[in-house]
Amino acid sequence: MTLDTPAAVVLELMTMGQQSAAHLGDLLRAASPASPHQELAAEILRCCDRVIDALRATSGRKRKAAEYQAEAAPPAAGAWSPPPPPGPPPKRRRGVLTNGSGVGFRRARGAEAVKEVTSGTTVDGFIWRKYGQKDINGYKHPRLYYRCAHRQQQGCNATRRVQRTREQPPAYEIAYYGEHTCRGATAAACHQLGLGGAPPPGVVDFGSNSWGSSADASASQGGWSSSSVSASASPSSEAGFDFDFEAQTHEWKWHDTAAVDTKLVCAAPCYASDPVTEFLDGCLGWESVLNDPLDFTGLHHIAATFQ
DNA sequence: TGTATTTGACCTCA
DNA sequence: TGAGGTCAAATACA
Repeated sequence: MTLDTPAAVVLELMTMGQQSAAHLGDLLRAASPASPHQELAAEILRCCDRVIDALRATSGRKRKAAEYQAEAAPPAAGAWSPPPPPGPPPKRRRGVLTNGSGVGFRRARGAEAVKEVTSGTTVDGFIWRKYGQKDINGYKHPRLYYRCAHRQQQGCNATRRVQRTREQPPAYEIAYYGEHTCRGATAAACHQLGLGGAPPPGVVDFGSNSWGSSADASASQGGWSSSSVSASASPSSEAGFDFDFEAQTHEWKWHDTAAVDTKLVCAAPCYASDPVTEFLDGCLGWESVLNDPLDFTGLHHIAATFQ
């Protein structure tokens, strides 16, 4: 396996971690045969095993269309390129849209909207389904169009428009159209107001700010600020897990964005100044994982294995 | 195989 | 007429 994908990099690092954990177990055994810390090392080893298994299981997945498109991009000047494979037939539309024809609802441009600006996240407690994306003049990032996921079952007509600003740290202009008439509206509203008594998100704390420094480095590539880098397993529906890095606290926070209950994925003591920690410190080259911080496909699969 | 997402095409409005 | 908004076929994934 090559290291040209994030999953491959994670697999490589987890293998290193597995070896390191085994080594740690040996050290602990040698230092103190009856040490309860051995169980901790064994637990780390088990976690690594599960992650590696999960990653290997994902290696046979189909590739995204975007990856095919990337490959189909014109090669560098002078480079030979094979004849293009037969592409898919051009897309065609079945019906013709007219306003008020019943085919679809089209809101008037500049219609009444509740606008809100959030920093670093677009999560608002509702479950949204993405139905469109558009490049907008004057904006570096495309505008995303969402409608309530309960539109079909409950006829909820709420929609929202998400536009990432050019600000650093990243902020999102979110315009809401229509009101939620679905049953989840009340609970979500409470969630928004912090009234639901939701527990704090689980924390993935690697005890090192190497994530942060790497996020900084990668931010320039992907346009993300170091203050908050987020990748969702289901970024459009937002009914999944967010994996957020908070530069202020140097923590990666992994939380279920759809359900109120959150689960602790993994937590480890950090910044301890004992030989074990010193051993662990520097064993894992996590920096390279963040060469592409926005593609955590493999990591999210790993998360699923811990549920 | 069903469901969600992506993305090019098409429609409306300013 | 172009920009913005939406549709729906193609595609990805569980």
